[in-house]
Amino acid sequence: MSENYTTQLLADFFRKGRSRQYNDGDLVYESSNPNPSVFYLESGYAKSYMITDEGNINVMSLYGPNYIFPLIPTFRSQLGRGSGGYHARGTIYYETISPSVIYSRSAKDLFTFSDRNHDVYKELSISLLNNSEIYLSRIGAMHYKLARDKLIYQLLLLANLFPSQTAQAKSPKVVIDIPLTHQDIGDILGLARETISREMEKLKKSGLISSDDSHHIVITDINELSDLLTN
Amino acid sequence: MSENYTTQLLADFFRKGRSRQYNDGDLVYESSNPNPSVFYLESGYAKSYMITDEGNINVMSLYGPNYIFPLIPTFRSQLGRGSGGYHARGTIYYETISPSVIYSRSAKDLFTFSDRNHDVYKELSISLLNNSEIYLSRIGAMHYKLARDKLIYQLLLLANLFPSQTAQAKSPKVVIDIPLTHQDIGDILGLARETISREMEKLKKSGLISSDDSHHIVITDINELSDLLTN
DNA sequence: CGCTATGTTGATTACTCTCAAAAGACGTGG
DNA sequence: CCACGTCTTTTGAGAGTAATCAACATAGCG
Repeated sequence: MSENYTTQLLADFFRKGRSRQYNDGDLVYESSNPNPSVFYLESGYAKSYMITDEGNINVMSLYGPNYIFPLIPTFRSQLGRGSGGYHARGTIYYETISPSVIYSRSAKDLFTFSDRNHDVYKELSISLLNNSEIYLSRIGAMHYKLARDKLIYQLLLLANLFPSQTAQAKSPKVVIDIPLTHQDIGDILGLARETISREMEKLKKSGLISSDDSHHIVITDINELSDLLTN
Repeated sequence: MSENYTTQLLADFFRKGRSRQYNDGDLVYESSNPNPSVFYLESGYAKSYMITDEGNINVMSLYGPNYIFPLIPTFRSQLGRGSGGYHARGTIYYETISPSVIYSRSAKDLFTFSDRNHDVYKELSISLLNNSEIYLSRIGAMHYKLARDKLIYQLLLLANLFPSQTAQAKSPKVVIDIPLTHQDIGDILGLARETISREMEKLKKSGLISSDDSHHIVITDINELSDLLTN
């Protein structure tokens, strides 16, 4: 875990583009924008979400340092029409959830760049592959019946994707670096905010998780937490 | 919808490989196999699934004609280590759900082939992209609270992905070609078999769906069904 | 120093799961 | 052609869990 994407060419490409500093909660992009752009998250965290017809928020993906977004619409516009699997209605919003530095380029520039260098294409595929794996992971949460298990599964996933850099290797203690509210976690798992609050409280009382001074979720022993799922 | 993947080179590559006829319910491959292979579904339908620690079945993906599987492990082995997002424990099984004709090649042959021809690489990316969109679609089901809405959402997805070829264009009536049992649908959505049975019965009584003579789900009016979700 | 976002807690409601039993569909072999 | 076993679907009743509604506490921010 915490391996970097091997996407150096892409990073260099984006760093030649426009950079902007964002605050927590800023809107970076929305899919209804007529000028398709691509973004590179230099530092910080972001989320993408849709608003459902009932007014609920459906968090689709999370992004951390070195992530590129949006990937699927960008690929789709370059590679042509697809299988029709993507049943999206409405706008997708991309929003920071911490102070962030983000580079942006036009989608067109990215295509021109990757046409000139096939290795860029490979790096884009790696990003897409990572994206796919994250989606597939999230589907796993669906198959747990109890809110408790869905939450534990999600915490393990977050510990895998966004561990704090300060953690020592092989330590069973993991600090989750991405700052998520109970509302966010509920919007990821399709559970109510109050349910997240209650289940987190139970996990805290069991000593499985805690909070550090800056509101990060701390997993006391990742193996112990993982064992809860397998039993 | 029902557009073909633009993956002609891959189709030709696989058709030079070994072909086999499978019956309904045959195991095609399992991820614990030490000789990584790749499969091309010439005709028929298949599913991939894991068995959870509680003994539940977690259906991960569905495959129809012209689909290639497994994609993520294949890409991963070619592109290198990833982001750690894929939280898979245990074996993934690939199993037919109808009589099928499937071509197979070794993963190694596929890599050699795609190294010689960069357009193959592009076709693989298209397949991976389609895969991603299907996963993303499935995450959408998670955010509906009621079993009824999850089921309707899934039916709309299936109608989009696997419509019967005999349907006329622009007709609101859609026949879902992939043969799924109530158990399968439950395993996709994380719902109990009995729940699927009950909710399907209600939809039938409302006249929204029916069955044809060969056990295919028939959506009477796809717009009407879709409207049920948006209200 | 208020305002808004976030987190906590309790009571009630409503839904799905589970368990159970049985009927229907289908293919196989006698 | 019928008997049989297996798989699938149907239906009912009871138990348990999460959603909702509501009220309040707390924190962060301008």
